[in-house]
Parts: sequence; C-alpha cells; structure tokens
Amino acid sequence: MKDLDAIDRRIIKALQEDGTITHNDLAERVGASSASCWRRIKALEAAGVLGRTVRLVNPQAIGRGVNVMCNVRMNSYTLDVRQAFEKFVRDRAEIIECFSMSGDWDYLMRVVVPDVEAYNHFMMHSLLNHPSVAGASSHFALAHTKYSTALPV
Amino acid sequence: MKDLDAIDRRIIKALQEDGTITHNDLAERVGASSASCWRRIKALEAAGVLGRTVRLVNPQAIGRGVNVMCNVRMNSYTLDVRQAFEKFVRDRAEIIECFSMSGDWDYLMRVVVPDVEAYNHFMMHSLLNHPSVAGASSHFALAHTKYSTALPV
DNA sequence: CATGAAAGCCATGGTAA
DNA sequence: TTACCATGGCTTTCATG
Repeated sequence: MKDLDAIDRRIIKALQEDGTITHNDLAERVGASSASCWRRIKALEAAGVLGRTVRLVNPQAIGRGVNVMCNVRMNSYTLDVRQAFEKFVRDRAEIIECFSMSGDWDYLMRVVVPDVEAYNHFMMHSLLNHPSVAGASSHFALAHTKYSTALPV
Repeated sequence: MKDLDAIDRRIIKALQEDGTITHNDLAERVGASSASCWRRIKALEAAGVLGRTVRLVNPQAIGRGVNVMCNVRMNSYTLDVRQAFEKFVRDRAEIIECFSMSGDWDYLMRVVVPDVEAYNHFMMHSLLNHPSVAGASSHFALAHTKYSTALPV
C-alpha cells in the first residue's frame, strides 16, 4: 500500500469522477503542473492504485433495471466445490458483484435482470442446478438509492 | 428504453470494458467505420444509455479493502424519515452502494472501510446515531469474488 | 530530487466529399 | 464509407528551487 500525499489524493478523486479529464485540466484542478500530474499518474498506475477506465451504462436504458440480492449456500466446503461456483459466477454476466461472506450464507451476489420472470429463469435453470449450490435466498431491490464507483481517498 | 442493434451492443460492450478506446480501434472491433461509431456514441449518449467515464481504483492499494454489507431498518416510514436517511447515504463516501429493499430490512448498503475498527466507529458514531435508523445488521465480506461495472448487453 | 515551464510530435476527433 | 485536416493532448527536455 502506497502512501499518498494531498495531490495524489486529489488526482485519484478527480479520475474516479471523470476518467476523461485531460492532464491540463487535471493539473489546474489539483494545483500542480501537467507534467507533474503525468508523472504521478504513471507512478500510481505502476503501484497498482489506478486501474482500468470504464464507461458506465444506465441499467434502465438497456432493460436491466431489476437488481436482486442473492444469498447462496454451498453444499460442501472443499476447494473444488468453491472454485466451481466461483467460475460459474465469473462466467455469468448478469452477476455483477459477488462476495464470499461471513455469517449464515457463503456468498452474496448482486444480479441484474430485465424482470422478475428472467430472475426466475436464472434461479431455476442456472443457479439452483449448479452442483455446488445447496440453497439460495433472494431479495429484490425496490430502488437503487446510491451507486458509486469512487472509493474515499 | 432505446432499442439497440448488434453494433450498438458491441460498442456498449467495448466501452464498458475500456472507456479509453479510440474511435478507430472501436470501429475495427465492432465492424463499422469510425465515423459511424462516432454518430452512434453521440446518439447513445443523448438517449441516456451511455453515462460517465470513470477510473477504477484498487481498494487494497488505498487501504479500503474491507467490505461490509449492512442491513438497515427505519424507525418509521414517513417520506421525510426516508429522505433524511437517503441524504445521509449520499453524503457518506464510504457507503458505495445502497438499495431500498423488499423483505425484512429496509435498506442494504455496501460500506468500504480500512479495518474492523473503522467500521465500528462508523456504526457507533454515524449510522446508529442517525434519527431515522431503528436498527442494523452487518455482515463482513471475506473476499471480493467478482466485481464488475459492465452490464450484460 | 521533484517540480514547473516550454515545445514538438503525433494521434485523435470531427468534417467534408 | 473513406480520406483528410487541424486541433490539442501527450510526452520529453531542461532549468530551477
């Protein structure tokens, strides 16, 4: 973990908000020269702090407005059972996020689908058919109150 | 909701993976001309399909590697109580995502913190002190199995 | 040693045919 | 769709504190 000064933090903050900002605008915003920003960005990339630049898409606009939180329990805890499930998770594009959890359930996933029927299909034909899965419990989101990709710095 | 042809879908897919791709590379990848890509992107932006371009940051590298899922229950269901809570959520940078939920709890939040102690502080001094909040239940993530910002198209 | 100023190259976005 | 052009951003150099 790299230690960051105030200007590094401001650079990270700006790039998390807008990945298209030019070095000149960035320089003005963070109070450094454009060349200095360039060098700092390179260093932050090399240190693994800054990752990919991605374009965000409006879920409603492409008919993926329904979010479901799905808790999953494994039917055993051997490495291969878990790895098989994690491969399944990686391969399914509708599973946006997945966490291995402490507590009553083994995994928590966020699944995006067009509608309830599509979720039913996902559950019945994909998830619950998977040999690693012992059970699942789903909760539908009523609204997406907040969504951010920016971590506090 | 705009209807998309195959090329639109490929453009969205590419931009979700790499927001820095040039129109020329994009054109080659999706099988259209660069000018055509440019026009389609403009139209997708105007239709609200394509949103911001953001830079992703490695949570571990900046000391925000601990994810906690926090279920929250309101102490009443009037509009102002909910709005006060949602403002709180927006204002706290460590709350990355928040959903209004069906089921036993009213909200589900993902909170990123440096360590367990910081989460304790967040709970005791911020969340549980909030006048809208009746109770909360937290679950720690052991691993971030999958994280994607790309919706299926 | 890192920074800021300056300048050139080149790739890119935008346009016209 | 293809070709072109001008804009401006990226990258390097160099002097400075």
